[in-house]
Amino acid sequence: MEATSRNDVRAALRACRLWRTATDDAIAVLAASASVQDAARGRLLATEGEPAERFGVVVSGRVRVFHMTADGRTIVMETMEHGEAFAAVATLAGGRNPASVDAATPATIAWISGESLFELLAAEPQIARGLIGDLSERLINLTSVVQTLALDVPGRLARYLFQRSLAVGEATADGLRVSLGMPKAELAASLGTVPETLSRALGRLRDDGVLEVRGSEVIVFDVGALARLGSGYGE
Amino acid sequence: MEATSRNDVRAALRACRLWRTATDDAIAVLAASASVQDAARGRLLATEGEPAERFGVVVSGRVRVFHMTADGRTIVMETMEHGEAFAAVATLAGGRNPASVDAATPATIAWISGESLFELLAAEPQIARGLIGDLSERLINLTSVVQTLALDVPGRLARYLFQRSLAVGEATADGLRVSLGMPKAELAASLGTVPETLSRALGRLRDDGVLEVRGSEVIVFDVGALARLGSGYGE
DNA sequence: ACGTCGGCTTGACGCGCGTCAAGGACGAGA
DNA sequence: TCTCGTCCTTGACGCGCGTCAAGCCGACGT
Repeated sequence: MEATSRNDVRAALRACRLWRTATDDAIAVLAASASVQDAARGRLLATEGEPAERFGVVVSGRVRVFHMTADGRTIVMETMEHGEAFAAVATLAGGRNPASVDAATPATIAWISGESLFELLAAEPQIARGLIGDLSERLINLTSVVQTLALDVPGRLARYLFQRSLAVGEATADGLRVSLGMPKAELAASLGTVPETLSRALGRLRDDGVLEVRGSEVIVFDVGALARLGSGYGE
Repeated sequence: MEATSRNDVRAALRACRLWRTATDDAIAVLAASASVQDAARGRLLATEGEPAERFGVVVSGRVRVFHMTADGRTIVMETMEHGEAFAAVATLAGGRNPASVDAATPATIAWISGESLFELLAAEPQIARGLIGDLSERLINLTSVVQTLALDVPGRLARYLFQRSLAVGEATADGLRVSLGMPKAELAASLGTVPETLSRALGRLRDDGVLEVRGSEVIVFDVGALARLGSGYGE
């Protein structure tokens, strides 16, 4: 990982949708108050149940917001990249973290105190609307996580692949080339399952002629089938 | 159900946490702009996927925010009572409803257009903070729904009973008397399962000496056991 | 009292998926 | 080239829970 400058931090804060409409001056103040942390892969950044006095903005890398069940499995609720904030909700509500956060890749985090955010809100009230919009979207996303959990594993996989086809799919002579975006073991965890089951689900989609697996990417032949399976109207 | 007056509507809006700090005048304006609907039990109030131009505040009765899976099961994400708003998030974000809403009991709803809310926000910017706090709390609640879905059915049941013991439990000579709060079939749906499985789960808690079932209420002998099972550290 | 109807319970069964265990496949290092 | 080590795959098995199909019980109406 390369060294992280104050500029990178400012860029990340500028990109953050929470205060979309804040002035550059206000961002500079926020950046000055931030404390920066470099975290290795797997490093725990926030712990479920702890009081949240500050929140993080991802400067680089990727972090996972997750819940760990008693038997050690993890459910990934969100993943955050450059310019996205985590643990902000609990900080805003003045409560405890409802979930844990760790680094999915080596990551750099800018920590902002709840106080700083409220000062920003007082100084520039117009940002409230952006904040409200962002929270609303997060709520909608989480709703879709709940719905996803109602699907079986092939359904969840199809939903993921479908969304990813739209986002990063590349048309080729064979079909739509889509990278999985992470190691299969990690993908399995994101889908709330284990590598063995993911492997079988991929195998089944292959046998059904929907796609072909090539290492860490897949060639999708039938996007419609993915959409159907992923919306719960499969078979 | 008794007739609903404009006063009831105003009282419900006053109780709504979205605009906790709004002035009474502003509430009156909002109430005047609201359209009131009486809904029979089971009446669909909002449909997943539809654009949300307005949102509802519950004046009386109880509504369920839920997702229906392709095979017809429902997952209940939230239930709302007097003074609580639904479909507000999608309206604020200018998007589509992420879930459906129906009346769990006969209910009276005050519908507010997104426009009215934004006018209120413009007129009284101080309410933004309350709105942000409310959205944050909703986000936290929904996080706990996700966690709950990771539990098995006895765990979800125990979690529900534990929370309800704290909320409405009444100490008696035998133990803590707790009403289930709804018919068992409805409770089963709320827990994301079916009556048969709920029945078995209750039977198992009974056999383990944790509680005793009496019609639509239970006598809890061992609250600690409920807490343990409901937090995922059961057995 | 007697039907009967809706809500609840119980048993039998099948399917999905998590677990355990045993192989591949592939790259890194000597 | 051989040997690890890591990641992925495959098979066998058990458990939880949804489904189907009977019963059971209390609440009604006439």
